[in-house]
Amino acid sequence: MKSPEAVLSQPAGCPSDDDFLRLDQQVCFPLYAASNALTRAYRPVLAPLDLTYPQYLVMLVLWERDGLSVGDLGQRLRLDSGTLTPLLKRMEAAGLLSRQRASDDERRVEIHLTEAGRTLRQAATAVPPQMLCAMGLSIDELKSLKAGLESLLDRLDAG
Amino acid sequence: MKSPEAVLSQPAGCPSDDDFLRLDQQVCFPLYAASNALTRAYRPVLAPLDLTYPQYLVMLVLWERDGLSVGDLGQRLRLDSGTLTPLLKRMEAAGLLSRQRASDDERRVEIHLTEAGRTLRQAATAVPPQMLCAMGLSIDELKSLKAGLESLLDRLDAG
DNA sequence: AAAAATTAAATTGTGCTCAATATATACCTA
DNA sequence: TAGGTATATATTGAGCACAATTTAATTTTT
Repeated sequence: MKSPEAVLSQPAGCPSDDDFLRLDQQVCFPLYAASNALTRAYRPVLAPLDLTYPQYLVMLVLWERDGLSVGDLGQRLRLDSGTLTPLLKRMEAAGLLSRQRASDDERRVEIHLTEAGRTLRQAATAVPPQMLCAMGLSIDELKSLKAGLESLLDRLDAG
Repeated sequence: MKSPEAVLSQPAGCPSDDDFLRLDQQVCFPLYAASNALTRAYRPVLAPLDLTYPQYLVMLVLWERDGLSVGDLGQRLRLDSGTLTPLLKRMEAAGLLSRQRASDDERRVEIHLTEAGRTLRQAATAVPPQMLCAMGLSIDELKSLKAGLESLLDRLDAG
């Protein structure tokens, strides 16, 4: 019986289990390596903003809609409170946002941008063009990659 | 001038900078989120082997060729010694491999599988089929995704 | 051969990710 | 309304990723 992954490069062969374990047959490894490489590539681009990549993602969400709770952010970014709580505390210490318990439900913590946080948006408009340049993919490649990743993400989350 | 990323979903529009900063316009976010989701999905599958995903990647490389140095592994997996040294120490403590200075060049540390490390390979053959099932993508989707990611990885590393 | 430059790992410090657990508030039901 | 359940966030502990630095061995230069 064939492994779908092995079939990728040996459509006519009859791969053994050995093939499934080869690094260059993996789909997951380039995903892992590309994600690491992407975070590395963002670092110098985000350095002028004093943001890490996860922090930048939080800002993207808050620039779209301010006042979300920790849970709302986690749902959007697929991160849990164990990740977000300390991350948001660092961003609060950096003066980008405030964390305060919601008055109508004391369990929730609402995140609001500070003036500095809102202002940072202007500088951030320089980020996507720089990253697109660093990635150097065509529009078609980007579209296809984005679609494939979103499809994968959906199914992994479902399982 | 248009941002390629914005064009992805607004081919006929004239997107402003605002569009580039929308989370759902990003190619990088689904990559980041999918990578996190993938590591999560590997966790229960690798639990019987007592391996984390990065440790599993090290084993994949060593099963292909034993006796590589820390630097060789780093080049293959695109990880530096700051990541690999403690990771390999944990794997050594778990009895999967040995770390010893090369006799011909005392700067190098060579990694050799133990008998237990070699034996684990048999159990690992169950992993790729399980993950393919969890990912639930078609062969075409996998091929396209793999190609796109490797292309991206190449260009990010080049820059 | 001695000094300088290069290379390979290890170390240090910061931040991220997550499972498991704890804590506190809100809701619900008897 | 008292007790139980569910929900939201925080905490804890383990492991990963990486920049910057350190240490030690090799190679190159003078």
